[in-house]
Amino acid sequence: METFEKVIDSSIAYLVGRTSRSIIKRLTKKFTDAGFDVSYEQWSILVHLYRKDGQTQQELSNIAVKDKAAITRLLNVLEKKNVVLRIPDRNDKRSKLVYLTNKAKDFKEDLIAVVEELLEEAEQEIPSAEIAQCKATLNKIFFNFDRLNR
Amino acid sequence: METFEKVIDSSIAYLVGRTSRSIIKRLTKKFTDAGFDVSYEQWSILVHLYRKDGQTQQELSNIAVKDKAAITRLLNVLEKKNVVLRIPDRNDKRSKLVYLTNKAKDFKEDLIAVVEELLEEAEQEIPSAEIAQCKATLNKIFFNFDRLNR
DNA sequence: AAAAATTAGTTGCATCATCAACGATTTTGT
DNA sequence: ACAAAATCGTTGATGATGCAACTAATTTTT
Repeated sequence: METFEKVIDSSIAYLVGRTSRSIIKRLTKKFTDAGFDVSYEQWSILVHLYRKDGQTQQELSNIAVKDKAAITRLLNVLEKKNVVLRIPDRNDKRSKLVYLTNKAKDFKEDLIAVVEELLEEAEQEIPSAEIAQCKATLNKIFFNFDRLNR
Repeated sequence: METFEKVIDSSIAYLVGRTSRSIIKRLTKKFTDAGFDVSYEQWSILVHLYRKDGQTQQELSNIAVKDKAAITRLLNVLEKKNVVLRIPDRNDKRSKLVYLTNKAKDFKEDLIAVVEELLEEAEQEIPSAEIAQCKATLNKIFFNFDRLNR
């Protein structure tokens, strides 16, 4: 295979990157069209809170695979929008627990519906076994780097 | 499957996103360690110029799947570093043709070597047929969104 | 129990992304 | 041929990222 094909077009890094950007672009558009003032990044925090309310910022940082500084700033935005609140942890004064507001809970179902729609769009015309295989491989790649990225 | 598993952990969007971030993080580190003052984003432009020198910014925008404003700014940086130059197109005064400098050509091989190393790291312990399958699926997903993102 | 190391969150700095608006040029439609 | 539409690149506004340095609090060592 010619060098550039190897490093670009058919490189796993290139394909993962551009697929990721196209997903973000599409989700951004879907949220906007549906009238939600929520960015992809904000969603990536919210979803973890929908699953489990009252996590620390550190926990959110780990699970969302983002820098804790990024979490601080995303939460500033979400707090300003009255979507979350930060409550100091009584047991560990260094920590803050992040909770969803009622406002956030109100649009939970609708937000999730949009994301489910997105996933259907992603998987159009692709057999579900193939999607499952792809997910498994992506996981392996992630853990290959996760190991090296320490 | 429980809702949150569907929309998070095992969602193709989540997996693609976090794999993409881990790749960028790793490549950034490898470039730094190897002593290159080149970011992942700058590389994502450079590689297309290595393949074909003298493209317009619009062409770079399409092929790199980035906004043209982003291209303008990345090129500003690369130009300041004496890695590329912009030459007005004589046939179309709206366009500029982007060329690599000798400096850029000098470290071409070494830069590519680092990326090839990264690709090997990504594919560790994964049969090449599996990687090939994953790439094919990612392409399908990308084109599903590419069609919708217009 | 005191000193040292670690942890949680914030902030400054530098980089990058998208969108929309704009000026200059080129292409298209009539 | 000329007005209208499209295209190319730049800029301003706004939002997000990672790293490193810092403060305050907690845990570990000795």
